[in-house]
Amino acid sequence: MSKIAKAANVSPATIYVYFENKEQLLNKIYLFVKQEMSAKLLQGVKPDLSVAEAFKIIWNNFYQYATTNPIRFAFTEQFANSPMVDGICKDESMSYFKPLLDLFRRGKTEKIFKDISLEIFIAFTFSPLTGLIKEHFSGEIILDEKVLETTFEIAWDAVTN
Amino acid sequence: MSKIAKAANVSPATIYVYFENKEQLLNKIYLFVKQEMSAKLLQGVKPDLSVAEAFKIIWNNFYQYATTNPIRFAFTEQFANSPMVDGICKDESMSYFKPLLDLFRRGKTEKIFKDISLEIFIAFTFSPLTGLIKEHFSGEIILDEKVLETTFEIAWDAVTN
DNA sequence: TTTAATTAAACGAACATTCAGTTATTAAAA
DNA sequence: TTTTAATAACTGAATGTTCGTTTAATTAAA
Repeated sequence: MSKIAKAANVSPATIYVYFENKEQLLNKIYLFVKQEMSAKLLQGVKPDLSVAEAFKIIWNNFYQYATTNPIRFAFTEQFANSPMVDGICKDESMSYFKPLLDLFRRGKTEKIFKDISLEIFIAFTFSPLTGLIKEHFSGEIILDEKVLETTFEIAWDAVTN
Repeated sequence: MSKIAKAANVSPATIYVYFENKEQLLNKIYLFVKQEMSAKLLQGVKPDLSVAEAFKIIWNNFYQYATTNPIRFAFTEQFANSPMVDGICKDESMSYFKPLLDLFRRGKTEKIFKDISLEIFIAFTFSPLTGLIKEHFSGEIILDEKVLETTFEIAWDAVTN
């Protein structure tokens, strides 16, 4: 808290005017980053795009956000895996990604996507990418254009008919 | 530390006879769980099995381990996403899964698996399952036999020719 | 003057770690 | 077998620090 206060150029006490405690503060930060991320994901996605086009843009935007904001990305990953996230916070962060859910639904009615749940859809599209990005950050692999393209194709094939 | 000591029915000081500090202790625990997990993964895998048979067993063993050892599973996930894991520890934990790497190589030479890296292979087989298990634990979804079977089929199709 | 915003300083609790001392184990000597 | 000496294993208690949080007072704004 004292470190955060110092970085924000305020007294530790000031933080407690705006946040109940550390846990609430971190949950708010988590929500902020998630909201920011969800906004970036939709950048360049226009309603007249096909499902395939829109999805590819979102998928690449995700990669872009993670690599240009490594600290925020690392924070969400670590915090989401911690016992500090409360259920309400998780629900709200999910709501930010409603446009993605809409696209997924549209893709299903257009018989493009398989008849699977949103969770399985994400498990084969964003989870693999997330894992590879983490390994990229820790230096275990190099995530270049070519690998990224291969990964996208496999993900696309995995969730489409 | 005092809590760990109490749970182990020893004095906090005793821990420091066997471990340099908390960080080293946690890294050792991480390695222990990873080793235990890798052993369970191979249960029932005999050399004369086909690649498909062996892989399915390993994949299901992973699910089995995670669901029967939720705390250990959660620990590895949280610790791997923390800044506490040192690189050497990560390398060593990887070495435990050499048999899986061998199977993957065999599958590639038999032209069963796609010509992709181990990392991408894992990204489309174990990463999706890991994500779904986490959501299952947090009550967001129900991971029943049917969902598991669907997930396996998509994973298999994603990494095979 | 009243209200709102900010803060320095201090609080107790929790924490990882250490140290001086005790107990248990082993092995050799009587 | 018993006694003794030496070593190893263990520990209660304390240490210094860090941490999240609060209070009482100060400053700024309206």
